[in-house]
Amino acid sequence: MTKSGKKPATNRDKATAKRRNQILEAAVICFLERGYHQTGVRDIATRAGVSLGNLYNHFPGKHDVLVEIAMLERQEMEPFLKILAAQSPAPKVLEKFLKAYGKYLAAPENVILTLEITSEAIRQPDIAQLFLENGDELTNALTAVLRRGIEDGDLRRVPDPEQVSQMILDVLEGGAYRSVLSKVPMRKVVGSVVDFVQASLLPRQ
Amino acid sequence: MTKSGKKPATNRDKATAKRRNQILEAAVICFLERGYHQTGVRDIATRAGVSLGNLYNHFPGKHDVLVEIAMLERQEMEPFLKILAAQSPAPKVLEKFLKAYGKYLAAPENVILTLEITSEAIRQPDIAQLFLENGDELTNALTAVLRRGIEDGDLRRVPDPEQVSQMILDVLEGGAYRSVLSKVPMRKVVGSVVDFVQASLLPRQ
DNA sequence: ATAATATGAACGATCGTTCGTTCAATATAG
DNA sequence: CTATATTGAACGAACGATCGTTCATATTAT
Repeated sequence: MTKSGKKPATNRDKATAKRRNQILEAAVICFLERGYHQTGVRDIATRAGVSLGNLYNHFPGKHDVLVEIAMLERQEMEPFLKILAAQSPAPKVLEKFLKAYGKYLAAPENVILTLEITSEAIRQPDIAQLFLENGDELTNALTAVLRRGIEDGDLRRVPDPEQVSQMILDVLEGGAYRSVLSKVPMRKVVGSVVDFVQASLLPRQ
Repeated sequence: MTKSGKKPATNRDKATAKRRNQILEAAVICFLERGYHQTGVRDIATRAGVSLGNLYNHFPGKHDVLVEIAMLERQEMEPFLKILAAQSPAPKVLEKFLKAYGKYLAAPENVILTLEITSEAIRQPDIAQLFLENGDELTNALTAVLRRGIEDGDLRRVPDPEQVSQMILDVLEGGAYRSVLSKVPMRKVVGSVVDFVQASLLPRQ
């Protein structure tokens, strides 16, 4: 039940929903290719196979398209939340997560879209809030894993597990960005991150 | 001798150089306040106290202003290169660097300007090159410190010191960005980074 | 006198948005 | 079931604003 109760779900509604998705997908492609500010509303409409005027029947404005995309980004995190929810030993979970999220970030479009949202977040409070909420979801799940690992004696007792979670994400995402610009393969980055993080967190024998 | 040999350095030349700097400084402020694409050339000219047309006597176009700013960013790294060049024990140098660079990144304008350049770098090759060159300077100096520390037995023998350097910078810069958006003080971030990095790099006793 | 610097009007392009209109799908009345 | 009313999707021209850049012209230092 994703829709609220009273929904006849007529044919027209389905077509409308489809159009909305077409527009959103087109916007993602445009923002990736040219960036948010360089992309015109006409570009989005053309790519979506929709008239300029009609786009405004589906979205109040260009800004709202970006907001919706930022919201959709959140759903992409679900697989990783699932990984982090597993009850295997914390170090195992951690390594699995790093590799999975690293693989996701190996696709440049995921990195670039995030960066686009990131840089809009600085001056647009509503996007900043979405951005922080999205990040918190991952951070909290990761923090929970760290705390559990510490309790079980599988991980070093770090002073501030939440900060550590943030740093782990930063190091992965930062590496992903560099692998887009330079020619360092993401595979190599992930390997280094795993080593670096494990060295920092595994208890000293 | 930053200028090429034959320079009478007349009054007019000094005034011209001054105007150029005024324009650059105004541009920095504008880019910080509104972002590169949101900033109009008129905004820059007005802020600099210069006519619109005259700005084009000093710079070929808007893009070149950003390029020049990106080049100036490089100079800002000099103090940190100096710290990294010290011959004290590597762990000491590393900690001093982390705190100094962290302090620099505690100023939001440094973070935001870097992010602005970062996100332009994705689609503008000349800026990407500058960006990578700037980063490499810091990375190489940091890598040298790590290698020395490993040789001296002061640091763990990491598989890839260059990757580690990148990660250290990523974790600091990532934390700086978050401290701009949310209300985590940079002081706290730096503390966590120092602990995290040291735990990863100091040899196990 | 010459060449550099400064000015702001003007240019064409493009921006995000609004508008009036058409038209097919849906809801309602008979 | 048929006829009518209502809705909202779809369109593209048009709007005013602003964009980066150029230009003719005036001023100024050398």
